[in-house]
Amino acid sequence: MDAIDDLGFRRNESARLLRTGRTSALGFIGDDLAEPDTAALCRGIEEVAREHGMLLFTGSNDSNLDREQRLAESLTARRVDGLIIKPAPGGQAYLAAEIEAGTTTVCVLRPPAGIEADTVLADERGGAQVAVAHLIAHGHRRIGLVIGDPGQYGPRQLLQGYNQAMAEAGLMVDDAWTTLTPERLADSPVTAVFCGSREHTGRVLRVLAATGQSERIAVVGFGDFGLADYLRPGLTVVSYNPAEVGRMAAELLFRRIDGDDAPPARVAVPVRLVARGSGEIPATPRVSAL
Amino acid sequence: MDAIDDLGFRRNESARLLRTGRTSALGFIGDDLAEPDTAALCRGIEEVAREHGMLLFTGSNDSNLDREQRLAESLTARRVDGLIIKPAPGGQAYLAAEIEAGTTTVCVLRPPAGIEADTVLADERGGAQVAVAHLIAHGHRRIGLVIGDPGQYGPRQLLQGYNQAMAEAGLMVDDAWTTLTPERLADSPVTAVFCGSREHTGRVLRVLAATGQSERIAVVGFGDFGLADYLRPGLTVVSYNPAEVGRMAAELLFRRIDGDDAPPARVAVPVRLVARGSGEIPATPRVSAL
DNA sequence: TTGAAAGCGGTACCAC
DNA sequence: GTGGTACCGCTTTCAA
Repeated sequence: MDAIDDLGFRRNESARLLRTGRTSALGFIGDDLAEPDTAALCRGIEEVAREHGMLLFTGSNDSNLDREQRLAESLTARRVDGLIIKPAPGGQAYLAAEIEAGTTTVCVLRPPAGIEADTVLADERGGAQVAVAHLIAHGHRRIGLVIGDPGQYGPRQLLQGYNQAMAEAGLMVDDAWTTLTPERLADSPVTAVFCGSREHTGRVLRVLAATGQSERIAVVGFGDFGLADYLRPGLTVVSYNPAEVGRMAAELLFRRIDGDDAPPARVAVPVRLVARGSGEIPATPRVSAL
Repeated sequence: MDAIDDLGFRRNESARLLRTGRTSALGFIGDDLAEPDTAALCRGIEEVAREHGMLLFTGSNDSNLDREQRLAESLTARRVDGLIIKPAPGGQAYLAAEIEAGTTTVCVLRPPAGIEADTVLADERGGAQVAVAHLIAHGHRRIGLVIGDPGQYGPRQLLQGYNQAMAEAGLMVDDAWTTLTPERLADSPVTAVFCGSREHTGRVLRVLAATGQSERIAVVGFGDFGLADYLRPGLTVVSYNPAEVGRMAAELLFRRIDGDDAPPARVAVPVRLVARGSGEIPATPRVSAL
């Protein structure tokens, strides 16, 4: 020990790990680490990783499959003990080779395409269903849906949840309602809107404000905002806990590393509705008592 | 080549790097990766790291010095080529040994205590000064300051900027104004408030809304919000670009790695004011024309 | 060009 | 316990 700090010796962990055959490191690839949900998810992973004495590599794929693949290959080339990926659209066929080569992999928030892998998702379908049922309960019959490209996984789930809620209430659906955009909102007969992402919510809110309809058209958004309770009216949202997704994914990953070889699992983190006003605007405006 | 994919050979990058003496990896330690600014900062670092073909380890210290030290030691033990740290309060004496041992280190957003190191900061003092001057230009004389513990670096900078702006305008400052809290706002004679962090801004906005003073008391916040333009009134902020801080820190780091041995630098990323309404409320309410 | 051997900084196993 | 040796998977040097 005296010699150690006489010489200022520091064990080279990289060399040690090479010999022991592990790396004590995990890799996380999200689409954009600067995004709040991705960041929180990363934090969840980090927590579990720390509990297991592991460090975490992080990277962003910018929803670009090429970049994702390059990142994943860099990480597997370093022999990370596990990989958590939010798959970019387009298919993760390349991952088959990595998994085959021995890298335990868990996907988050979007199921991988073209391969089988453990996946932890947010219950988007359930969220949309709850949101739309909530609007129906407040008297709405013509409900708009502002989501992205319905060819993508997320929007498809949201649409399914929407359809389910409408069907359960015995309501007809007009195609124009489910392909609504913020720009066409003003000309639409809908009395309520469900927005499938923070970005869409923001755009819808701005349009409503600009046209003075904030108090007339009910809005529920998917994904929470920092000051959502301070808006007038307060923004009603359905949201999930991204850190929870990260924790679950990491825990699942460690179970696999420890030898669990059950067939690939797909679990969904529940979504909850937070009513703050915008989603409780009734369908038939009452005459104000004032 | 045929043999390579016959056998499914994949070069072990960790072994390669051990031999070549580098790790082609950077480490970033923030206080909480789930925080939007920290996440964006991380993204900036990641971008520059990728340009240099490096991977990025990330970790959160939760503003806890012990945790920071453990993380930093894990990273240096792996011989990361560089370290970027947002120092936790309390003093980075431990870092001296790491730097001595050869880990190039750059600090961000808060200067390290007890050691010399390159540091990239946001111009908080300049931001506070601009914000307060802006409020003064709109006729305010009694301006409140809601910041955190003035013993910390950030709040101290903000207070200095505040004092500078007030002094330049020849205004007196009441101690009660500079130690304002959201709770005491209602009983305070101030006609405008500058908030030193997103958290403080949120608390002040909620108090103003609850007491119906949102249209009466001018507010400028430090740090932007997603829907700040949608609030009523729109939230005026001063904000910096955290990704820019990350990029600058990483570029500085690489310059050091490449052998630049100028004395430790301290650079500040500029802050800009975004006027959206809340900061332009005049000191003497005009009688509405309507 | 091709092949053999030493070494990066450690760990693991062996006999003493 | 202590010392010696092989080895993790690769790069680098040097000889053939």
